[in-house]
Amino acid sequence: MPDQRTPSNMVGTLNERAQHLLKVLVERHISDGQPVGSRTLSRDCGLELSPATIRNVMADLEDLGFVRSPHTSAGRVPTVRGYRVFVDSLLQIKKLNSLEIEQLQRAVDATQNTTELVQSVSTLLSGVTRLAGLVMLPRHNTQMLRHIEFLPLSRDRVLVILVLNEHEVHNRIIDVEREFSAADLQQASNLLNERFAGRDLLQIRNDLLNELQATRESMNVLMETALAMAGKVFENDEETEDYVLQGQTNLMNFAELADMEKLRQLFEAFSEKREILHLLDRCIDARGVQIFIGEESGYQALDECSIVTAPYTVEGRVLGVLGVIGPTRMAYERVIPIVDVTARLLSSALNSRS
Amino acid sequence: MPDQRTPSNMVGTLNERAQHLLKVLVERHISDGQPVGSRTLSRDCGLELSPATIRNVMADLEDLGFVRSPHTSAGRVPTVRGYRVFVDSLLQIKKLNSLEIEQLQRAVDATQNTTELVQSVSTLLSGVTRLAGLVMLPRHNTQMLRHIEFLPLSRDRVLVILVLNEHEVHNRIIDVEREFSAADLQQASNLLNERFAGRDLLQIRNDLLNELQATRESMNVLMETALAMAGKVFENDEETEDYVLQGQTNLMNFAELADMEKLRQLFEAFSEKREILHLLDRCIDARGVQIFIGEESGYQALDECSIVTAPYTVEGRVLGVLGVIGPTRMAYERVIPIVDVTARLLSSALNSRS
DNA sequence: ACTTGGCACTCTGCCTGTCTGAGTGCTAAC
DNA sequence: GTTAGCACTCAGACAGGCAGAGTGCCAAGT
Repeated sequence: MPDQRTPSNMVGTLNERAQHLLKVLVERHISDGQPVGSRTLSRDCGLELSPATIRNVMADLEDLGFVRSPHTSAGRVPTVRGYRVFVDSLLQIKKLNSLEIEQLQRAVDATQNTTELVQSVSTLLSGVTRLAGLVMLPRHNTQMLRHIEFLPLSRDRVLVILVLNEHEVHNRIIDVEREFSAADLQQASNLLNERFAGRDLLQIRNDLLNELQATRESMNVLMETALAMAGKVFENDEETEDYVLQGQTNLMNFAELADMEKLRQLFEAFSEKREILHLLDRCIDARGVQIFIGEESGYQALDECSIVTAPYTVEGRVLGVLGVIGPTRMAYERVIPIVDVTARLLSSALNSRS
Repeated sequence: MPDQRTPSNMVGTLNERAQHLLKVLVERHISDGQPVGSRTLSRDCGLELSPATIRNVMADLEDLGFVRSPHTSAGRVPTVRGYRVFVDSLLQIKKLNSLEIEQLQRAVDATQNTTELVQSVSTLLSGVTRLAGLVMLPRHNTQMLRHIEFLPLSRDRVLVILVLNEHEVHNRIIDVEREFSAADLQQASNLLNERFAGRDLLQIRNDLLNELQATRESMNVLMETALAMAGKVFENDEETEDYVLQGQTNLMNFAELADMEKLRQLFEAFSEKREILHLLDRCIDARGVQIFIGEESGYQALDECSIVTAPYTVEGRVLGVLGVIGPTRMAYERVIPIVDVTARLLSSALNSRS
């Protein structure tokens, strides 16, 4: 379980020097993908230590499960646990320079409606990180109803239009038992607007149940049909979650995903969506950046991958999650702030237009 | 250029026996992917011919460009031209048995709104053929306007709702110079419904230009603003074409696409969409099944692939194209009827609900 | 004139052995 | 606790050998 900044990862058992060496090893491995040997490390670690000494330390690190050798004589690579320690305790996050932020900002400003925005933020993430970018569509459950409107379609079908958050428009078609005149429908929508405009969908759904019972006694026919219709609108409103994924092809450049079977499983998971959505759901309650490394995600298809996510919000309410997927060996110190900033940008973009 | 059933592919230069051998060779290569040698062919061709004789014929076929050897001693594989002849003149299309058709039918019947339908037809194609399925979204230019409605959103913005073909609902937001009351908007939509409901969007767009001039003289203010608004609705209505692709991962099982770089280019073309859409556009005027083999498509990313497409229609008007993408070595005799039938099914599904 | 068997040739795939470079573990000395 | 030295191991690259599959061509058969 990714539990940030807790010492549960046993980093405490490592002395200063071992931590430093682990850090350099991970950085080195991230940057060139090769197993790191004692000589290289001795050269690059900045301390005056011979390869032999390094070897002793490495042996300890291996015993503790932070690194491992792919084979007898091949240097060490970090294990998932090694990455975990690195990410939680060792890594120094790079600040983005203002130029990069500006670039992100510009791309966000350029788009208008929400789906377009989500699309381009996803493309943005994938472009900047050279990994796969991922943005969950905003859950409209927590969005505010601005306006509701009914239009007659045919004898037994009515088109319902929901305007959410000023920009977002949703359509639904409901089946009704008897014919309604345009005037009937007009009245119904007036009633509902009066009562529900300005609240979020979740509230509305809850309130509806209460109101339906309350009015049953007052015997107001108009009111009752209006509420019944509203009931239909919101009843089968199971959050159909979805996400936009961009830049899958970036993942095809990584040696660790060169195995076609592995890659197929991964791509299948992407189009299957279910597993990925579950994973994203688990990130939605985290206050900030959340990271799953390798098998930590619990999904076989993501074994060789890491996911870095951050939730985005409107008026303090979490609407969704965005992030990137890449090989475990990714440049966390760059990716983490990018995901973080992007989530903030998307949040403020959504805020400013709601 | 794919020009079906013309003898331009020089099949005429081949005698009966050579044609038969080419046919068997292509079939054999399609089914197991290996280069076909003279001995195998002599065994499988059904004629009583020694391998030596076969070799002579194969040499001729190679001279004419229908087959080639990957290297000195490796049997022959069909060239693009060989496939072309095979597809145009040699192949016997398998009839689908009623069970398969029923299966397709059921899947189509199960879905409701258009996007869902397109989605599931694409999944269907990919599932049945084990290739990538492709369905272009219906062009709404040729769809019928059933109803138009305006709703005030804010002082200077109006939400426009277009109901097309009974089931399809589109939203658009337009900016207006001055505020309109709900009543104003109601009147405007009434006017426009009277005039335009029942026509297709392309007609409407044309008519609008004329009407705008005609009413300028009659000085009917209401009329003029209504038409002006309608103008705004339809002006920036550039057909944004799109398609739904399913089952890309199927393509990863084919040996001829095992080269990661090649595969990346292909997948990039899929998410880029532009090239694929151009290609589909070229298929839209064909009356029936259209096939591009290998480089015939003209796009480098599709070099190793073939595309089989068929247009689908509503009331005789072509709304879009669907098809499959797979390696050049695909089971044409099965794929062609599947694509053909699926297009018909989609057409009739769209017809029955419009 | 077409068909066939035979033969030499070629190429791939596979296995083997060898060698080198990189890296480790261990031990003994500092 | 640190270091140098040494024996050991392993992957990767390279060359040689061998079997299998297939071709092209030629000469003989029908």
